[in-house]
Amino acid sequence: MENKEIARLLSETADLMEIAGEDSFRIRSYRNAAAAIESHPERVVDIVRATEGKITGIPGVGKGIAFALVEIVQRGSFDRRDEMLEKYPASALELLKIQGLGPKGIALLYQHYAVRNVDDLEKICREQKLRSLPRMGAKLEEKVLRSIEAYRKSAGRFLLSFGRRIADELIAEFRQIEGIERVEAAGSLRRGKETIGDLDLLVTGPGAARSLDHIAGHAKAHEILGRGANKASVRYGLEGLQVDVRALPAESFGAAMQYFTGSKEHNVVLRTLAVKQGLTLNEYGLFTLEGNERVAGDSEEQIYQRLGFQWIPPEMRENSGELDAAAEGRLPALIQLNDIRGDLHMHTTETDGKASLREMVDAAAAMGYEYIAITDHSKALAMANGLDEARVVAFARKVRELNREGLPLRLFSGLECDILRNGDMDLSEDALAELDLVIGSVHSYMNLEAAEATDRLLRALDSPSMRVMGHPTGRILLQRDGFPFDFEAVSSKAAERGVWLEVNASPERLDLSAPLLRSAKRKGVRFTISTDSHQIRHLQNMQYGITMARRGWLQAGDVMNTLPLKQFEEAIARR
DNA sequence: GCCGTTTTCGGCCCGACTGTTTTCAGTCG
Repeated sequence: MENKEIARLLSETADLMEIAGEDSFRIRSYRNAAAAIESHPERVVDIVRATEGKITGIPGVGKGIAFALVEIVQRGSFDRRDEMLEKYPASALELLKIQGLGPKGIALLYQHYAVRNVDDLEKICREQKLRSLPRMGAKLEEKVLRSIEAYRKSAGRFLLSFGRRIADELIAEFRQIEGIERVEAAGSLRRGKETIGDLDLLVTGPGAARSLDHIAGHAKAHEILGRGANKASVRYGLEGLQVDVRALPAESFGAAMQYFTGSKEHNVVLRTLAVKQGLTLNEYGLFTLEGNERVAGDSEEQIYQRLGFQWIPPEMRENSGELDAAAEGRLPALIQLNDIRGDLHMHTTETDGKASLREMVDAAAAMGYEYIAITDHSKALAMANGLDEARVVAFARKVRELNREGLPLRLFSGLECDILRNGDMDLSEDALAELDLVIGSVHSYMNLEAAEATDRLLRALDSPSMRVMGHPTGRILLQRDGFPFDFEAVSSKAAERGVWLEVNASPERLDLSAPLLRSAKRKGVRFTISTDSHQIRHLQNMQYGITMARRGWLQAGDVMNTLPLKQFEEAIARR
């Protein structure tokens, strides 16, 4: 059993204990231990089997949890978990994902109406029975029904970063197999969609069929959905991501990549255009309609070229104008990861980050960046210990000193300043003026009516200090949509005021989306791509921001943190 | 349940908001 699975047993038990109304500090201990185990480099199973007692060396693991771990290793569960599962069904865990309901509400619903899962909950709400319970009313019923809808919509989808991780893991394994020449991910992962439904892996080479055996017999393949001569399909890992592996002859690799990368809409149009030219396109190649002669298929480039197009980057293949552009030879040269010279949004232990300022600086320097901005939270985010005016002024002074003393890169003093409900900045303009770079972000009152939210953002754009609007729509992928506002109006004013819109590269946000990026770009908006890192490894998320920018057709020239240091300094000094 | 120690017991993050209530519990971030 891997650490991740053990962590999951512990944290699910914590969830059930919460529903059971147990001591919150005890519950937190289980959660802490789960988090520590998940990120622990050594396998817990090995530690337990080797020398007992050493397991308490993991921070957060004391006597009690060590005992549970021994039980887990021996029999796959532990006493307290079994006890909890006698009280509440495992299906109650999904109810915690419904917004507006917490552990107390779930316990109440279980006692009164035997609500065990989301279907039961929906029924109770539709029958207007929820409102009969203490402290629950009609508004909550509506909220819960909306939330159930959102939950169902996102069910079965996964974050791009998750898909990438699984793909990398499997591709590395396949490369070890004798006789496999090429293995690549296609589908929505290759297009860089912010969430994916399944994972398509294409394999060629004389031993390609062995990849099918490998995936079908994989320890993490919990269910075989299909297994033929050329394709195997499994449910993979605890999360149940569907993985399709296709073994192909080398000569159709290009055609298969094209076909399975999609999007469906892009391919439909492409095939229609092929037919008009007397050709037919399928996953094996491009053929003449008369005589069925194969004219392309080894590579995607061949296929697009033969049909009269430039090769189209996968991120653009959404049938949203890319085919016309490619036919006319005017595809933009999309931004690439190595165009980025700095990261402009990150947090430290000063607020809710996990690494110190110096650790962030060193990690960013190791990535080859020329500059970064540290942008901790402002005081409205009290739970994050946000900075007040005095701390901001002190921070700006400290950064000036550090730069004078010498750093491996240029450090900018920044702030992710909350935009308050009325559109005011959380801190005084005097304090903000001390900083090099102020990001304005919304973290509260996300449920305003569109008109009020629009006014709020328009007003924020009047701030003389705000230079970047952070994660503009506030969306959290698979959890909540962005808050509603008039994006046209806000992006127009951002362009006019010289405020840059952030492409937040955090895999849970990826905010802005491609359509909004394209719309804003047309208005003349400039952008930044930043990771919003809360720990060092988050700095690696820049790639996802780049992917989103590419999906939004952005070029290096649209993105301010591609500028060399000197020009970037001039840009932030200018208004 | 863990941790640290002022070493065996007390502290562990908590403020704001919502919908419900009629003074506040539950949820969220």
